[in-house]
Amino acid sequence: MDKSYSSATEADIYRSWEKSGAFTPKIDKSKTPFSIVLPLPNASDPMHMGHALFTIQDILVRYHRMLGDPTLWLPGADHAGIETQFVFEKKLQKEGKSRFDYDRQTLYKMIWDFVEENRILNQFQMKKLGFSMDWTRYHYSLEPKIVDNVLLTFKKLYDDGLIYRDEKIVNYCTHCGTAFSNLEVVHKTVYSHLWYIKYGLLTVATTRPETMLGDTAIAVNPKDKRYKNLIGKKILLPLVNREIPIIGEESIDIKFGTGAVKVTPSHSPEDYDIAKKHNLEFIRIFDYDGKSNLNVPEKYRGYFPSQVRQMVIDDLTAVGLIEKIEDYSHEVGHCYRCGCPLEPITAPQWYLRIAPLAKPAIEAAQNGDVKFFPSRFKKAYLTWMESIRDWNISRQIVWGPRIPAWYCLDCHPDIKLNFLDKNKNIVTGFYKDLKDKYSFEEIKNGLQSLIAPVDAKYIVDCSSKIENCPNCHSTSLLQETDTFDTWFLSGQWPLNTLGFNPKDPSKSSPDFAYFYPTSVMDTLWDILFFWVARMIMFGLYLTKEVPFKTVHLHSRVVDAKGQKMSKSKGNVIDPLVMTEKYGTDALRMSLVYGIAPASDFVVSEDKIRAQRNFVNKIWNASRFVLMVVDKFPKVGASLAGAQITNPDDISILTNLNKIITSTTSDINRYHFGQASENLYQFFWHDFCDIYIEKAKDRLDPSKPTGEVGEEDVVPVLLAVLITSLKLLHPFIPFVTESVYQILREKLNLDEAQLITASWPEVLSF
RNA sequence: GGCUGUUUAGCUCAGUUGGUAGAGCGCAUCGUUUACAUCGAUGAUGUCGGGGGUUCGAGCCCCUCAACAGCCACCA
Repeated sequence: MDKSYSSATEADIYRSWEKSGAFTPKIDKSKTPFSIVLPLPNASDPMHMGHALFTIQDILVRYHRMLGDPTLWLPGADHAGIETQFVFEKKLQKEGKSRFDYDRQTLYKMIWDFVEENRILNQFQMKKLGFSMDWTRYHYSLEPKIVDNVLLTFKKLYDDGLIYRDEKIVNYCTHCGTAFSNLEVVHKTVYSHLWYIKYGLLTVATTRPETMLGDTAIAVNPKDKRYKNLIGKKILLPLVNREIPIIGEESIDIKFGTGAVKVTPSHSPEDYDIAKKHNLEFIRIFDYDGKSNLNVPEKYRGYFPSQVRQMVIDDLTAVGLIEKIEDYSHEVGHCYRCGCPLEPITAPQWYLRIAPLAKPAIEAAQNGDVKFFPSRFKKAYLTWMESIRDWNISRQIVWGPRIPAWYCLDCHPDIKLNFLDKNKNIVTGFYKDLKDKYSFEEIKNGLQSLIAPVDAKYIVDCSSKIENCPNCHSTSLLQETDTFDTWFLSGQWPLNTLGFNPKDPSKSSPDFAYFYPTSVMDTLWDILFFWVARMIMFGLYLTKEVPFKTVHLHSRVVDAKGQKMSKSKGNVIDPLVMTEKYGTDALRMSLVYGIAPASDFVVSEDKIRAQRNFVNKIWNASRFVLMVVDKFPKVGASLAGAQITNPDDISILTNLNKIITSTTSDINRYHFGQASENLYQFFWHDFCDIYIEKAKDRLDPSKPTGEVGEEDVVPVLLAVLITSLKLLHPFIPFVTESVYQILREKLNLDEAQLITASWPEVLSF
């Protein structure tokens, strides 16, 4: 053995595990399985420290495998719709291109190829980190079977009356060109102003003067004595000269501003509700590209909101209608992806009626069918779930499965189309205006997007085999160009990767019957609502069972300043670089050692180095033990026959039993930080510093007072070492397996590999 | 606005049935013809955020204040 541990053998060890079939469980109905579905990494995302924290799952998996449970850890990758398209568009931008230069099929193919390279790399990287995943069961979110199932789920939801289209106010990013769900909105404090604008009979206060071009009413509280007698009257909207009514609305805060609110139904969520209630007119001014292309006086047409704002303020000032301007800060929704302010806008979108799915998901948490660790996340989950609103599942991007709904162009000539003609020029317009000029094929082949009126009829068809409109028999059918929110797909991940059969659940695969519900879902809390909650809802909806019995939320890696690591901040520590430098075991140990559950923690090179030293300590203690074994070849290796009377032996074996008990219970309770810290202390301090140092004297005949105690010492050394290796294996699999193989060869040990060896039980001596 | 965390040695942080304060890194002194300098021995530094309470006893339970962080949220 070399003087210090080298991680160069890691790849060989991993290969031998994989080859031995240790990662692939055998279904044994007499045993209770243990299963974890990996929180699928984004296929476009290179490995970062967050992924390295899958170590937690590997610890659980390796522990259960050693307990003898049929253990499955199912790996996969997610196409990650918006995330990936955003990354790809940035790449396009660098090349001087944009998404508008391609029809959707071409764009899709380009993104596919872009992702594929990294997706393969991710698998290699996860192997580098020692993760004992069952690669024979690997899945990718865009593989046909997974997508088929997702479409069938959509169909079932539709048949159950839970899917609808509606043209509500949505969170729309004009930069990314898509709507988002509420969860994807990032609220930021914006320091702005409150403009007081004279509207004839009264003055309104607003943070968004530019939207006045789309005002269709003024609302006051009917209890407001100042304005009570104005309700029902009309005023002339400045700059636009449109007559709009003054209405009474109880939700208006009398104390805020002037107590009078301009109502812009198409560009403000609150105003939208008011307008629905009072049957007001909806006038959109901003189009999906963010510009004021619609329904505004000619001079304001074609500008972004900030530009329109300045023009409006200037013009109002010129005619003396700005009464005053106050400083004001408020929360404004921003795009979580690109950071731009979102434009509230009315747009037709696909919604999932969520209340019927949320109800059982709430009950499952309340009655303990699904448990949360740490338990405080149960409250967060319930709070969110209890105030959940319908989920906008449609995204106006190409990267992802399209919603399987088909429109008939001949029934709906007012469908708006964007496509590239055969000369690659962008054409935009209503079908009725284009159909004489372009063939259906040309439109279909060059299609970028379509927008169907909210009341358009559609046919839901998962097989994509539909050819004729059932109404008019036209063959000019186009599929919805909206794609699914990624989480709609990944929300069904545990089901679909395990072989759930949505057409006939009783015909689901043996894997599904055996491993579902899975044992633990381990992830970071930042996707508790995005993903964990959705999986619970889908799982219960489709199978009446929770997808996992326990949700374990792990810690978050931050940099030395406590900030989340991100490429843009330039503060990332690349786990694979650390692996190269200090070995995988050192990295893994540093990610769990002494860390409290679900806390933020700093990973630094110092810490990794410290754990590298620990790994080396194990290596060298093993060298010492082997040296002793060589020196006393006649001494039996088994503890079974030895008489334990020496206080040093009794002491170390007592401590060993304690550490067996505590490690087992700590892993069972997800106290990985505690478990690893105790093991570290036991091995380094109790075993190396105390026991081995004393053993040296006991084995040295030249010491005048020393007794030669090899009959006891050798078996104890071996028992403690081998047991420690087993206990440490889930945390630091490579060095432990490496040492074990050397010991096995020398001592003819029964168990072929540590990865499948039995978990230690308390010794009697 | 609602909710949740955090505050312990110079730094980063452990510390769940309440019982004489811990680790890693760093620091100081010494040691080592060896399993390991990726080492060993010894040592220093803490009114466990402030205040109050419960208790024989509180870092740990309760109340309160403060600072910091995060999550959720359609109020102009």
